[in-house]
Amino acid sequence: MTDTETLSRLRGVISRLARELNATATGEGLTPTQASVLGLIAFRGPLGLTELAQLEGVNPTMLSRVVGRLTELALIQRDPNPEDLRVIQVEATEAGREVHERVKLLRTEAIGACLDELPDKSVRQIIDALPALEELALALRATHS
Amino acid sequence: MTDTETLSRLRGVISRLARELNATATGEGLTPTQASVLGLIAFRGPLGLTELAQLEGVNPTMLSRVVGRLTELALIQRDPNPEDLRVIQVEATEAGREVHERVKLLRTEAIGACLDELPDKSVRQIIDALPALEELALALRATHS
DNA sequence: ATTACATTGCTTGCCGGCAGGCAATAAAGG
DNA sequence: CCTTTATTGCCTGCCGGCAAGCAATGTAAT
Repeated sequence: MTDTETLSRLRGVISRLARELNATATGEGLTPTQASVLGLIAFRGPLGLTELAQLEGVNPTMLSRVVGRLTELALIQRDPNPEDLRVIQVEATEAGREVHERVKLLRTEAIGACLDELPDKSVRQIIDALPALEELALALRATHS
Repeated sequence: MTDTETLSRLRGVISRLARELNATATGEGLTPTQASVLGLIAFRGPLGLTELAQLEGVNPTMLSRVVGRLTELALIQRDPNPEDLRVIQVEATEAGREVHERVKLLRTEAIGACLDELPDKSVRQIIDALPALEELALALRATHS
């Protein structure tokens, strides 16, 4: 068991990082979740909305709206799944992939610049912890849902 | 320079973690930032609002409101600084420290339980990276402000 | 087979809460 | 004066969530 003080610091730093990162513009007029969902779709290929909501950890209602908006912008396309016409397969369009690349560059620029100013050891520690942090996100998602 | 793909994963996991963590209740009817600001005040002792806003990375306007709310609840107290009557020194009250302890327990419970289910190595990596993540948050705050 | 009912996946309207931000004000300092 | 510090009013945007609805699917009874 990890002690409460450490856990509290972990919570705090995650909140602050998220605040800082959300404050940076996405370009293309996308909101943070829109950019993030577009990224997931571009990266993981065709997906049903339910799976998508699970992966990204967003409310299904919200996801439906985000997907609607991204479709309006022609960044993704919704195709019915022939095997079950209730489910909607979403997939990034060519324009969507291009926008995603640009957004990714923009959104990683600031954080990349800051990382470069940290000592090498710190950078390495963060990179090393990345998979573990992803496991943690999955575990959190799994429990409280 | 770290590659874009890795930076993107870092961004993503931070967003998802923040979403999950923000979704867990604070108890006491506090919003996430209220709880977080109370924590900072309880931990760092008497502070002026400007320093506080810098440390926490919150908008000064927002901070003023949060402090107002916490004062209404008698969790902190505002004292004028005798050396400069413009600045307000905020400090946690006894009740504030108690509430903070309870909130801290509540808010670390979920994350602690999840950490316990991860392999020891992952937990260690996350703990080790904690100071580095805090440096990163500071660096981000410093640049884009 | 046809009808009836229940379930699942997605959408939409509506509302509420949290947070950022601009502008105006007041008070204190230099 | 001009700047700094805090507060307040007002507006905006993002996100969550309930509830209702629709279409497709599954299941069971007659």
